[in-house]
Amino acid sequence: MQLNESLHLSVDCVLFGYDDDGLKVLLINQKEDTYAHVQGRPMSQLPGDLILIDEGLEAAAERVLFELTQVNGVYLKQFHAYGDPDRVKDHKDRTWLRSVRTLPDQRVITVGYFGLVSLHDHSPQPASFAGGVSWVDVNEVGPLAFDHNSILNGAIEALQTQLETHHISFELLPKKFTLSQLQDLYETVLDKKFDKRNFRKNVKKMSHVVPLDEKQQGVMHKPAQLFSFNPDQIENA
Amino acid sequence: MQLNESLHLSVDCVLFGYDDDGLKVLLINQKEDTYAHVQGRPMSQLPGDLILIDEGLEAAAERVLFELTQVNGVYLKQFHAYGDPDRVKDHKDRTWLRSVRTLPDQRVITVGYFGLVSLHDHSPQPASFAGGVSWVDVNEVGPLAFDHNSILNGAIEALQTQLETHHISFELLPKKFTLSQLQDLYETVLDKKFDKRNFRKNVKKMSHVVPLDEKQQGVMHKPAQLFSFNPDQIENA
DNA sequence: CATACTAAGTGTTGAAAATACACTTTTATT
DNA sequence: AATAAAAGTGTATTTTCAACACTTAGTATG
Repeated sequence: MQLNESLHLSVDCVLFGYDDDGLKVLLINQKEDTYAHVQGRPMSQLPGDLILIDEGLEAAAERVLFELTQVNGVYLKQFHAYGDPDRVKDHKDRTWLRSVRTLPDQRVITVGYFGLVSLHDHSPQPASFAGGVSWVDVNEVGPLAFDHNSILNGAIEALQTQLETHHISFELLPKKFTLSQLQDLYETVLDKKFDKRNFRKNVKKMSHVVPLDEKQQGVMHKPAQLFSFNPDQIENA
Repeated sequence: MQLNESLHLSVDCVLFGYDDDGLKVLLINQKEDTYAHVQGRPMSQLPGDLILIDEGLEAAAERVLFELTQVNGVYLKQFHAYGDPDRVKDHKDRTWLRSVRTLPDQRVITVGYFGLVSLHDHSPQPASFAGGVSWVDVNEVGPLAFDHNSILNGAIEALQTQLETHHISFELLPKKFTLSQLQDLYETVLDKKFDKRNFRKNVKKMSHVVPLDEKQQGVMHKPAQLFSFNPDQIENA
């Protein structure tokens, strides 16, 4: 009976970024000289890394994100652990692994975290030490390395249920936002349409969404009332 | 920068058993000669084990459960990974670890699974190679080893949301059951009361709960109609 | 065999929440 | 002054949720 003498554990981060243009994921392109040439083009993957020996899981996720985006204080939530013994054994992934890992054949279990950032105010321009780094629309993500497509799907589901049950929308919006933006966010993430008047009725019941004495500027139509979130009113129960 | 040269990974199982007497968890009592004598009494813990080198996470959880309960085909669901670097470093746990592990100081990350069994039809009498094994009412669980109390709490929360969103109650009930039993299950797990008539109205809408041509027997009151679950109708979406 | 005990079983009403639906307003542009 | 574009607003209907109390079928007892 062989125990886990040599397992590796990593975290993979699904960083969602939102702006008026849609919901994006941060992906890394494997470097040209390392990617699977079989495919004829570089594979993309989720940002992830092996955890350090004395590092907590969430701390590892924070570190990975900071190293990639230089952004701190991102909302982060664990959603699932992926431990299929063959999850890093696929042929397409071996080339890349051999080029970056000292022990490329090692089994790797990974814990998935999803993170949320607003691309309105600041767009975290990722440190690209790992090759290209880019924001890709969630609906236009191609095949990813390893089992990262299913990790991404898991993250999307987790985000959806989280958005419906907890007040996390402010993580994806600018500090000041319009109700149309809020509605758009819900429609994009949950992939369904809402009635404008009913949506606004519901928002009025949310004590943590507060109107500001300020209106939208520079738009060539009726300027919208701006709102913000009152942090005191956000119970993350 | 030190990587995870020597991490251990385990699964811990929170096996819930239900009967008319309440909701129970399967706990293991550490053997007399290994427990923390400081406390003056043996500690209990959740059944868990290091995963094997080529074993999937869910397979590991199944194996642990089978070894302990001889029960196969248990409903199992992953709910959270616990990776605090100090989660097995507490003084009270060291004595026990030193007595059972070859590398007692190793950091252990664990993935939590919860499982469901009905204690009505059969009561899985656990193989007790690990010392005493017992079903403990969830409301009467004392201090457990490691961070197992928080793992247990995590499992209870996961079970609650799962019961509200998915049709899993049949995992905890006998094949034939009364509506009172079903209601009791919901009340026990969710820890709140339901109105009998409203509850039955809702059940009538569930197409997977079907009445049988059979009544309760040997009770000294009006015998209840028996129901069962129609597996075809259970969408685990 | 009548009575008592016990849990099963059953409907209605009012309140609240969810849905469907269309026109007016404010600003910038030409 | 006219137009374009999205903001903003109310009501009626349907559906869901919540509260509430008596009758029924069987077993046990005298």
